[in-house]
Formats: sequence, structure tokens, C-alpha cells
Amino acid sequence: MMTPQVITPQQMQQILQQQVLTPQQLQVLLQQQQALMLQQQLQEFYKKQQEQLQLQLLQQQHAGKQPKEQQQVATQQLAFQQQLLQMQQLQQQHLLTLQRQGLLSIQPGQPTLPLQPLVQGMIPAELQQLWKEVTGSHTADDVVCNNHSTLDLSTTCVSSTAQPKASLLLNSHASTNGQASVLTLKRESSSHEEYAQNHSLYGHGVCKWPGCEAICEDFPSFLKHLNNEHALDDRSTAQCRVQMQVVQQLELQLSKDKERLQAMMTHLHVKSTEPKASPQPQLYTTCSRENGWIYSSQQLEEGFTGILKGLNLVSSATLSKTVSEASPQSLPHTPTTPTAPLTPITQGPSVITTTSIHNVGPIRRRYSDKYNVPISSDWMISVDFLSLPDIAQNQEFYKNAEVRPPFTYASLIRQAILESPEKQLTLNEIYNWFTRQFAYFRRNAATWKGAIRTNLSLHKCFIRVEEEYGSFWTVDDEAFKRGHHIHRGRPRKPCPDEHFDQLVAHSPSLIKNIQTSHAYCSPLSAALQASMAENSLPLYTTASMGNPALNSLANAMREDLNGVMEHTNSNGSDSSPGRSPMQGMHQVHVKEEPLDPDENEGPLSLVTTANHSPEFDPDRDYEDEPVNEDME
DNA sequence: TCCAACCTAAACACGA
DNA sequence: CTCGTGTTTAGGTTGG
Repeated sequence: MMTPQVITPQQMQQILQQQVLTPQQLQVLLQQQQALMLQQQLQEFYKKQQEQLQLQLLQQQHAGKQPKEQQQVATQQLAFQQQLLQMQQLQQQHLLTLQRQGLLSIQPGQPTLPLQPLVQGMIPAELQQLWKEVTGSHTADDVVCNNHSTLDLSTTCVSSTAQPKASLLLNSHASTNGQASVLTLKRESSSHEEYAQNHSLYGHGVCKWPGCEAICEDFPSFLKHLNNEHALDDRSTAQCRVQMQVVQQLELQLSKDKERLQAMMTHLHVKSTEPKASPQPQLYTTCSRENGWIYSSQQLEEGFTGILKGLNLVSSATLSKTVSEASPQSLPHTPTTPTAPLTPITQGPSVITTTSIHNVGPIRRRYSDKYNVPISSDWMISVDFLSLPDIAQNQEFYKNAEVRPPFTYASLIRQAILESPEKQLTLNEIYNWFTRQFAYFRRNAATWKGAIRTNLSLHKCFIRVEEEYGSFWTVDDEAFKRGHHIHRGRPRKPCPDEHFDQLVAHSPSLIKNIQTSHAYCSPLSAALQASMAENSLPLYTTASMGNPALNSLANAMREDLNGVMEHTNSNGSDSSPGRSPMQGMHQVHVKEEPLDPDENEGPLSLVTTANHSPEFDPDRDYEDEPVNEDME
């Protein structure tokens, strides 16, 4: 499962340029991004606040204050802890909300959400023991956190010698409500070293106490500075109070943004279920290739807003608000690849605004196979961006909007076939499905119909089955999932040594002819049957047609035979009109496309058969046709 | 740059 | 002859 990441403006541009997302995906992406940004803000401030608290508490404890002062410290600490608790609860509530909305996928043990409360849920006795350990004879290696961007001990700070403590901390996961546990004073003071290396109040030789920025050469001098300048006094206390107010403001902001997010989502979902008007035609300018590319000058002008408007996703006002207010402060750069190091949030803000997307360049609308998102429910599950309600919305959208669906013809044909009750469709029914499901396919019929026919022929996953009253098409879903084209890339012109390749190139139709002729109840050649029997392979019979399971079985059979099969259909019973010129051969090698290595193992099987009625194409030059060496 | 995947167009064959 | 169906090839774009 993919973990949502804040994407960079460049990535957003890329997504938009490629048109890889459906409108619903874009909606969800927007929501997700906003949610993630809020989460990161909260995380950052939570972390800072927590570290400051820890530092102060340590100072105070080491300073050896008078009892009266200790009481004061305790009071302040309690206030801080309550604040922390509130933040944690807020954070957890936020995360729960995100999870519930499907915007976040949290896997246990995955260090993607370094927001776990540090010591929450520990009982005082545990903490005292931990404190003893930490303040006792420990080494710096004990609890040094290796992760420099987070204090998430539960996931990143488990060193070999600190296992007991680490497990102790991990146990705190059980209590996530934060209600039952009462933080003790010692909770925050787990270790000096824990934050010595990556202290939030110290970085790049500068004290980061709010408003300080004093230069400290090293960490000891920083600590000295901290003890001298930021000891527990009125000023520090006041600064802490200010910081608390900052946190409170953030909470307020978070709460407001959460409400706003909820309202946005509610609004968008409600809107998306409303009848969609067709996109305004003037938003689209079809350029050089009418069916392939759609450029929109207005899209270029309006950038992001224009694109989504063009997609009829949201109203201009809503979108502008969404984009410009998604993150008033910043949209941090964060790598989307899990392997990439986490970029500090303190980098310069990169705000995605409508202005920053103006320079996206030409926007070309075209599918991208990588993001080829199926439109049916059974396919959609694996797509992270989408939730189930989006599926129907997608279909509704394309039914009414004359927008080219971002799906390949093969995907659509497969979809059409699988949606049919019998899992089989005639060509005309496939046409009708296209026009029914997609407004885009209600014009330029010659083009897309031709494309459909080409795809049916070219993709080995589509199996043509002939019946008495015509033929229909089925889909071998396993073959579809394995790969598409029979001809991978442009077929090569045969060279003298490429007889075999040429046979390969002809194999698809031959394979299909074998199946279709058999389905047509013409007697399968005895030789082929014998060969199948020898290989203990099931026959691919008419009964299997239209049955996906049997189709898969049959496909497996074909692949087990692996390539060299005989063209059994030279007696004219094959009513397939577009016959391969190979049918004129007495015996031919039929080899499947060189498949994946795992599919290409084993000896090649050669099936021979009698050729009853060779039909020779006089217009065809067979000079270069391969000669089967097994031919008599 | 190469190549796979995909799209489009067109030529061609065949049968109704 | 036309049309629908099906196959094959050529050439283009895109993205890894």
C-alpha cells in the first residue's frame, strides 16, 4: 500500500501534464495533500514543543532548585504536559479522521508517521526505572536516535543496547487515547543524549530558543548557554507561555482546517454525484491529432484551475480556494519516494498556487499506461488514490463528458467484455459499449472502431470465438494481466536468419485460429489432440469459451506448449476471414512470442498435422517463408 | 538512444 | 459492389 506523501509542485505539474489521474483522483489527491500538510505542520510543532519541554525539564532537574521553585516547576510541567496531551489527542484524532477517510494508510511498524507519543502510556514505575537506567551508567550509544528528523523513538531509536527501553517505548503504542495515562515529571527526561545530537533547540551552531539565535560552537557550550540564558525565570516562562499559545493557535488552526477539509470533501462528494454537465467545449482545443491530443489554450492560461475546470471537476471558485488556501504557510518539499531521505521541512516553502503552475508548459492530454486506471470496481481496489465511490463517478463522468478516457483500448475492451453477463461480446456490442459508456466515442467512429479491431487482433488476451451465427470475443484475463501485445514493438523485417522470428510474428493468428476452429466444432486435428494428451493438457474446447477460468486454463496450456504448435486449420474450416498466409503451409512451426523467461522454459513442442486443403495465396511471396524442417 | 507500449491509419482479405 | 469484420503493417508518440 502506498503511503501518501506530500508531493512537490513539480510532481503535481507532472501529474497534471500527463493527465494520469481521473478527476476523482485529483480530488482525492488534493484532499490528501492538504491533510498531509496539516499533519506535517502539526508534527513539526509538536516535535519542537516537546523537545523544548524536555530540555527545560532537564535543566530544571539538574539545576537543583529549591522546593518552592520545584513546586512551581511542577505546576508548569503539568501545564505543558496537559498541552502535550491535548496535542497528542488532537493529532491522533486527526490521524484517525484521515484513516477513516481513506486518505492515509498506516501500516504498523512502518516509520511513516513519526507522531507516536514518546512516552505516553507508561506507568510511573516504568518511567522511574527508565530514568534510573538513563541517568545511570549509560553510554551515548544507548539511546542515540539515528533519525535526525524525528524523535519517534518507537520506530527509529532502537539500538542494540537499548532494546529494553525501546520495547518499553513501543509498548506505549497500546495506549493511544491519552486519557488514562498521567504523565509524570520524569517522562520527558529520558536522556541527555537523546536530543544532544539532534536537539531542536540547537542546530548549525545556533541556539534555536525562540528569539535567541545565540551562536554556540558546540553542544556543551550550547548547554551552558541554555542553562545561563534560558534558565527557569520569568522571561523563559513567558516565552514558554508564548510558545504554548502558538501551539494553541495551531490547534485552533488545525481544527479549522479540519473542518474546512471536511466541508470540502463533503462538498466535492455531493457535487460529484450531481448530474455532470458536459465540459464546456470552448475549454478544449483539439489540435494536431484530433483523437490523440487535446491542447487547451485556456488550460495553459489558467494552469491548474483551468485543467480541473476543463475536466469539469470543480467550480473555479472552489478550486481557487482549494489551491490557494490549502496551505497558507507552506507546502513543504517532501520526496515522494520512500527511499529518498526526508527533506527537512525547514526548507524554503514551495507553495502550490495557481500562479506557480502557470508555467507548466503545454498540457497534453493522454493516457499514461503506468497510471492506467481501470474503471471497474474490481480493478480499482489496488489504486491508492481512489475510493470506491469514485468508480461510479468516473463512469458517470465519462458518459457525459466528451473527454478521452485515460484508458487504453485494450483495457476498455476487456472491461466491456467482462461487464457483459456472458463475458463475451460481439464486435458490434463492443462498439455499443464504447458509445454507451463514453461520450468521447460517439464521434470519429471510424477511428476508434478501427482501433478496437486492431486491438482485438493484436492483443493475445482477446480470443475470438466463432459460432454459427457469428463470432464473439472473450478475454483471457490472465493473459491480459501478463502483458498485452503480441507484437512487442514494431515487427521486425525478416532477415535471412529470422525465419523463426517470422513464424513468431505469425503465431498469434495461428494460435487463435486453432482455438476458433476448434470452437467452431471442426475436428481438432488428431495430431494436436494426441499432442495435448501426451502433455496431459486439457483441451481448449468450445465449452471453455466465455469461461474465464477455463480460458485461463487454456491459456496456460498454450503457454505450456510454449510456442511450437501446428496450424491445425488448413482444411478451410476456419472461417476466420483474415487468414494468415501461413495457412498455406503444409506444416508450420507456431511459436508464441518469446515470453517471459519463466514462461519460456521447457522444450518446444512440435505438433504436426495433416494438411487437407492448403490454400495458397497467389499474391503472397513465400520466398522468405520459413520452411519447416520437419516437413516431409 | 533504444525499446516497449500504445495509437492511428491504411491496405487487404473474406463473407454476407 | 458495399459493408462489416478481421488481420497485418507502417509509422508516429510517449516514457522508462
